[in-house]
Amino acid sequence: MESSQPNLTGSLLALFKRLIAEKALRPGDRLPAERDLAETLQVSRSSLRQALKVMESIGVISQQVGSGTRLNPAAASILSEPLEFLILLDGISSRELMEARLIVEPQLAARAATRARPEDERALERAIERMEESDAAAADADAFVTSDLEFHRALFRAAGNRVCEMLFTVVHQSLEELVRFTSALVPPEHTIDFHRQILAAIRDRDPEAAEQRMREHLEDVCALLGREPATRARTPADRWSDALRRLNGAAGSGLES
Amino acid sequence: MESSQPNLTGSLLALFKRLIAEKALRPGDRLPAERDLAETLQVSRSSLRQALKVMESIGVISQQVGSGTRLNPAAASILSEPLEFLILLDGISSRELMEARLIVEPQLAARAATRARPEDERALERAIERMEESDAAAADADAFVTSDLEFHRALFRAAGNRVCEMLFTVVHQSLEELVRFTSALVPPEHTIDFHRQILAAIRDRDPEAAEQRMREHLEDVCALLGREPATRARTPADRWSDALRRLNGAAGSGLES
DNA sequence: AGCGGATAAATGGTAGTACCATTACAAGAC
DNA sequence: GTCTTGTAATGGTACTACCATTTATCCGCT
Repeated sequence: MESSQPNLTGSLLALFKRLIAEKALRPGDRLPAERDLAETLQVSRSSLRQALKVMESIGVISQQVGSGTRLNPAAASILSEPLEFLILLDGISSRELMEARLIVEPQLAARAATRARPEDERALERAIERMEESDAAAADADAFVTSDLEFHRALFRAAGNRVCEMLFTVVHQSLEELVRFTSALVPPEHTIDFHRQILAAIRDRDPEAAEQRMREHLEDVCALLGREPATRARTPADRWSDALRRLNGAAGSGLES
Repeated sequence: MESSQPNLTGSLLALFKRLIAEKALRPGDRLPAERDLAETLQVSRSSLRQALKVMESIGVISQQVGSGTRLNPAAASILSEPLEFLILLDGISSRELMEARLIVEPQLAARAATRARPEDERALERAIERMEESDAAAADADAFVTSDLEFHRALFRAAGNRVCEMLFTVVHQSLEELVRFTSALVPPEHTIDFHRQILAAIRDRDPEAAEQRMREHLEDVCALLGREPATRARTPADRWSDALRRLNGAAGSGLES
């Protein structure tokens, strides 16, 4: 769809994709310096940089001054920037994101119960233990949330489908702020208990139970969400001229924050 | 995570995201000319263009020489470019993508059976009719595949969760080539029959039946896939120096195709 | 008045240069 | 050996110039 465009930047992106697909570029590889690469490809450095910036912004490559440019290993974070734009443009609420989890994660739990390997069960166990620790420490609510999400992600891995794993890891990232908020409203033991039940069902190789426990777990959170106001509620605000004037006046807050 | 970066491009992206979130920028809006905008924001046109190119490449904006730059309405295609990179980097097979559908779409079918509005049912009906037409026409295998996917997307909408709708519309895009391939192996009536059964279950408000029919439908396709060789099997190929030498020699095929 | 074509302006696209800040690396001092 | 320091490499930003396309304007003709 974008391979036959007259856009030089688009062509460069297509080229890089081809190099990646053909394994001529592999994760960890260092790309030639921008100046060299531009000369090799017979394009200006400006155009090349535009293409590189695209890949950097979505996380395909990492650029570091003085060091160079490297191809990153695949990571779900590649999708997070675009998904953020999409969520903003569409005005999607946290509730709807939570609903998506409610649709998919019970299925993934069932699948995990069918095919979890011993290492997956260990990872789930570790996530629960870490959650208990950070609960005991009490002070570290941050670590609690982190290990909460870690449990769910470990379950994604256990389900054995990288596509769902990636897609919903991104959803989790977009929800992290929210989870941090709601987890303050639920007794930690409650959450830990749910996780334990889910893990038990997986160990018992009982897909139906795992699915059901996960559904209850998420519905629990969803219920909380129903009572809370939507998160995204900023100033409706103005349009270009106003926005830009404001940013110009307080240029610092616009670009330096 | 990327809001406090010293990268000017990153800061600009964050700025645009804020403007979108605050509705200072809305779909359809025309942005100021690059030169003006650069001056207003007190950044060079090069840096601004890098940020704009990022947004254009993922489909947030559209740029047209002579005309200007406009903000696009939200579209699932925003995720397709990044997802392609991710699939390439991770070496994800069509089979795994199909599995993801198998995990999610039955659930969405069940959900659709619960909450489909009359207009949703009409859309599903239309998709089926279009499929029957293009089957009768026989010649147009392309239209058949298109309306096949259209049915599934209409079902996403009927399920009423835009997050799943977007995510899996993208998965469909990545699979379109494959679907085109497999649909040649299955009797068209078979596919149409499955779709009809699914729609019937939705009309009956029978989530379990809808879920089950959809699962059978996708397992049907998955089974085919198991016997076929993986799609992505190009030349393992070389590394940078080689790849670039080749591209340099045949610069045309590298950048102009 | 209305239509058509030529002209000018606006706009994104590309190329090129210059300079800066940071990092990496190697040569030299201790 | 270790530390310091200087140099080169690298990405980051800014600025200019020019091109191709599109849009808008104006002029002349009918």
